[in-house]
Amino acid sequence: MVPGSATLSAGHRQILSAISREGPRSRTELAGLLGLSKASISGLVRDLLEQNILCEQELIFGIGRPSVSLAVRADAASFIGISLQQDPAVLLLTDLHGTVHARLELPRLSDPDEAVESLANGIQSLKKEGGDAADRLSGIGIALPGFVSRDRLTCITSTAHGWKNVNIGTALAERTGLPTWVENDANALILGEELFGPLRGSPDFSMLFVSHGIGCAHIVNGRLLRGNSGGAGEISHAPVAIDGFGALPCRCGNKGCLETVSSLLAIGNAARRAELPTDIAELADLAAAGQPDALSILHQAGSAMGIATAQLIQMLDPSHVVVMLDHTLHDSVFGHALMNEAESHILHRTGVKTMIHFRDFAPEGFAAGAASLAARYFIFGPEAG
Amino acid sequence: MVPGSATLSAGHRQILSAISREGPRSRTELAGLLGLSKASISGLVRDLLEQNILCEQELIFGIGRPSVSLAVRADAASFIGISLQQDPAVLLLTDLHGTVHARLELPRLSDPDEAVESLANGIQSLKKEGGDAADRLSGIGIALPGFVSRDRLTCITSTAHGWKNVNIGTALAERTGLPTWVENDANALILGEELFGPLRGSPDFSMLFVSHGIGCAHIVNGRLLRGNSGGAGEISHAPVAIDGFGALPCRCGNKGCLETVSSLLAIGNAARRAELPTDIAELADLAAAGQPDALSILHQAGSAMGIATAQLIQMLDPSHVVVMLDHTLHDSVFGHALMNEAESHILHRTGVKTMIHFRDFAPEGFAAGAASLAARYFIFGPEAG
DNA sequence: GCAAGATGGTTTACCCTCTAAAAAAACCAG
DNA sequence: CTGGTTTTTTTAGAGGGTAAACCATCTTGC
Repeated sequence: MVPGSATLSAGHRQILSAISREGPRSRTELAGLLGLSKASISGLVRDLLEQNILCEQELIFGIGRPSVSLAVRADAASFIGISLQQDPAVLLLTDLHGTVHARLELPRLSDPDEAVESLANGIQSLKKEGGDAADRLSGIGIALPGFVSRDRLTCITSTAHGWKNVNIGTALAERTGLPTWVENDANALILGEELFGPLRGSPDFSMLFVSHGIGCAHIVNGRLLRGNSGGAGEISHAPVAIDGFGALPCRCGNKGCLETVSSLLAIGNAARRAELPTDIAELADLAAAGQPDALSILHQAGSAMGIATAQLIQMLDPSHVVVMLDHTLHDSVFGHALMNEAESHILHRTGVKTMIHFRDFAPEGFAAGAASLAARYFIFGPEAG
Repeated sequence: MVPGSATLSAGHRQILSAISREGPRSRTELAGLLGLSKASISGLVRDLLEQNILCEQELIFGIGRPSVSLAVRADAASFIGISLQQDPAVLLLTDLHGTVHARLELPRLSDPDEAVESLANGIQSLKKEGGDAADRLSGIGIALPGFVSRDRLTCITSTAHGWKNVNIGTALAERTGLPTWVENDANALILGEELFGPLRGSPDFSMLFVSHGIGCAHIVNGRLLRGNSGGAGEISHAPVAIDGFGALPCRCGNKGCLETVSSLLAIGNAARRAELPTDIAELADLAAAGQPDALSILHQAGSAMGIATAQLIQMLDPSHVVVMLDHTLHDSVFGHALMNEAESHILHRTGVKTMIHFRDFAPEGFAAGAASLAARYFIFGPEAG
């Protein structure tokens, strides 16, 4: 059997995904976990070992014969992840564990043809830089702000790029010869977290990020929540301007939307109106030093995020909400207001509590998530979520 | 093979659920639909015909040999559905198509033992009344307001009943000898809709109802959204008191929750404060006649529902939202305010629109949903979602 | 009316996957 | 070393699936 042409059966994929979720397991453990017989596991594992997808790791000594723990080989496949979430674009080369082996930044181009050309060249550089790690390059993922078609090839709309119905997936696949998946930035982020991040395997959690705009995505029943038309997760236009906030008009035509208060763009605009620096770190410093306008702007922004988070928690009951924020905002009035407002608007039940975590905002997260799209296909096959 | 002891394989259930979803189909259509060979379908269908679960319905004439459409036999099984959503409790006897064959009302008792006894006796009466339709009684479903354990047997908390950790499922199952499932009222309602209602098979929709309290549930990716701790769908405490509304204190400790404005209880309270009749029909009549306070109360209640609906639509992107309302409210200021407010807070995209439907509020819906819990088990087997 | 063509359903032979049970392997304890 | 224990492999067989040929039953065109 040719190593690259992995024709994996459903049984193989069950094992692969179980180990990739739960970490290294022995054959017998897998049998119990998957409800298959030891005989089946044995045969399936043999195939996966032959194909260099799994490896026998260490012996675990107990009472009888020691069990050998089986792990997914990191070098079984590698992937390219591209984030077009911000300018510059970030390209990563990752392995099957999600580890990054090479990194590249490129200017984010608006013209689709030029963008494809630039990305394809970037991928070539990554392959060189990655060396051995790029051996079994198996796919490309692209994360971008905007809506993506159901087949995950075409960007339907992206205001950031000015794109409408740009089939960048097929274009890049043809240019590079590698299967390519396109995904909304927030969706890519949470899918990466679900496959490789600390919350890997959690069936119900949400992620939010505060950037130029505000993004959000949900894992529900263990799967990405897309909604009827792929628009699930949109939280930017949640009505949050409650009593005491001035409701600003939004580009969507309404007033009091979340993104008119809490996005970095909105915060910058408010700072400019108050004749304060628009840089978020400087603003956070001023707030920490007690500057009243800075405090007010960030408090308002954080509170609005808190209300939206509370709405989210009430409606979806996730186990965790991860909020990706510029690190200067974590331990600031923004972060505290977010936490307080969220806490106070959640109906508490005994023994049940959604954890809200802050995490640093970094463009790498989107690129890693994009890479995980291709990894997901490698692991789960055509029926990947 | 004993007809009652249906030991159905995954293949059998695939066929059963496909027909139950999509309506009557021929063998060849099923083969295409399920991706199985005609040979497999033929064998599986034979078993189901022998067990009197399917029947050959009509010949459909085309160019070649006519196809025989296969339908699920309504009398293949029957189910009891119990709604404890309101007082009185409603009990229904339904068949496998969701058709009601007998109906009974009972006082809703607070004492768990008495409630089980009363329900068990009620089920006996239903069986007599149902006659032939009760022949293959296969299970019981119970819908109640409150939280239900993960195994769907125990009511964890229900303020309406004053219950805490009442294992009514096991109790009724032991008393009647029939498998029993317990479910939150809103969840039962939407599961019934998903299996038997007009939106049957839709993978992404939500239902809301306005009763004494406000309930909500979501179908997402074709499955019920339960959340991490079974609390998904809670919308009663969504923060909706935006500028211009007075934010009333809520029993949950916050202010401005949806249920402080839009529930029938809240509407009644507001009416009493305004020295108006608390009956919802009378209030709607007064509003229709132009009484200012009645107009204001219902407008505010409807607007708040509209905002909550908009939050829901933005976050989940459902294809439909069904709002169950007292019929006097549909074409009233309440209904219009709901629609307007929802419309105005949704970010519109071209070609994409969530349909909002009103439907009559009736306790039968909850009982039918409860019955569908047992039907779901019959059709989908132990892995029923 | 009757062959030709088209389509639906069934039968047959076979393959693949999974299972149960026995056997083999690998370790610990005395 | 021997017996006990647990993991893994081997082996024989059952179950569920398929492809392909076959049969059944209609419409259509002459």
